[in-house]
Amino acid sequence: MLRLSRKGQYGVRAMFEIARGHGNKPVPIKEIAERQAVSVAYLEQILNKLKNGGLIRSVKGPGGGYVLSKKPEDVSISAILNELEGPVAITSCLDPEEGCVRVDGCVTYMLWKSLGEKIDAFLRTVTLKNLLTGTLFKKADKRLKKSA
Amino acid sequence: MLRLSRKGQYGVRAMFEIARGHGNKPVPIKEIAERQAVSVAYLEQILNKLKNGGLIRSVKGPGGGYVLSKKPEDVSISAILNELEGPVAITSCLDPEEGCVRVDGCVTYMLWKSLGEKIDAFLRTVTLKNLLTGTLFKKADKRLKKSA
DNA sequence: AAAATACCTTAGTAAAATTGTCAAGTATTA
DNA sequence: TAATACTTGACAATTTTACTAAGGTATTTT
Ligand code: FES
Ligand code: FES
Repeated sequence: MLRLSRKGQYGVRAMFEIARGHGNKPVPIKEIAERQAVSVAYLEQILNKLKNGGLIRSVKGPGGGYVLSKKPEDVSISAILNELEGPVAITSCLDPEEGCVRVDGCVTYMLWKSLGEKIDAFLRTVTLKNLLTGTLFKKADKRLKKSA
Repeated sequence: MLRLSRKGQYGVRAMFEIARGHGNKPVPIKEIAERQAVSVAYLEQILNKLKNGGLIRSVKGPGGGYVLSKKPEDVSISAILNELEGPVAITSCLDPEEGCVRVDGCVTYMLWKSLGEKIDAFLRTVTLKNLLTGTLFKKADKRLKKSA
């Protein structure tokens, strides 16, 4: 349960590819598509949303492609998914665009609200930099000595 | 994003209703349906799964209904959703029944795995008892003095 | 025994969401 | 001006969701 759509998954992986090229040439969509095994046509939709959200910029013409708007360490997974699929909303009641009439008296409202906040808090701590370096948990990694 | 299906939501709310009657008479499905505004026919499917999962027992005939198999404090939200929709699996790669061939070399595998674990860890800490008493966070509540 | 209560199970289905494809652009550079 | 590369909107296939319907089984009360 609680699946993330492919669009969201592709979006994160595409952002990873663009982050890889950060500081170098723009990354053309064709390259992203090949490396991540996603169709160019579908990626176009996804990158378009991310562009409109201000996370990436595009450079047209030969030698063009996509570039990060910010440094990899300043782009969180939360920001990416937020742009592609809106904010975390476990139930429609928690969705700003839908809402719920009987919030009061609902026994589960706080439950889903809390869960959503936990999820987003986690996703805000993970950035493209973490994906690039493979260090998902900085602190945890430092603390590890021999693990198990 | 990351929506929980209505089935899951109804399941939790139904379990709440059954938990309310814990220690008293069995709770008939009709009563659950009315209190939570869900059709009897749909609830039947849901409660059936929960029964097969061993979370509740059923009593047939007049005066019958559904009863919790365990005490409310021993039934976690995780257990309920697990029965209805399987384990948390942010992506198909994390789903035991599907899996993924290219786990190695995938930059996001650990990300989704970690997120899933965080989510389930939280859902395991919340029980029907918490919903009944309205104390979602025991520790947090105790620490609170005046809050903000 | 018969009637009433209440759970049990499977099948089917309409609507919505997902996951794309396709086509016809626009902008930039070599 | 030819080639590269992004832009946009429409649309179609598939899958999932969220149910409804119908008939059956088990238990108790009268
Ligand atoms: S029904 Fe909307 S908050 Fe629970
Ligand atoms: S593609 Fe399966 S783990 Fe990333």
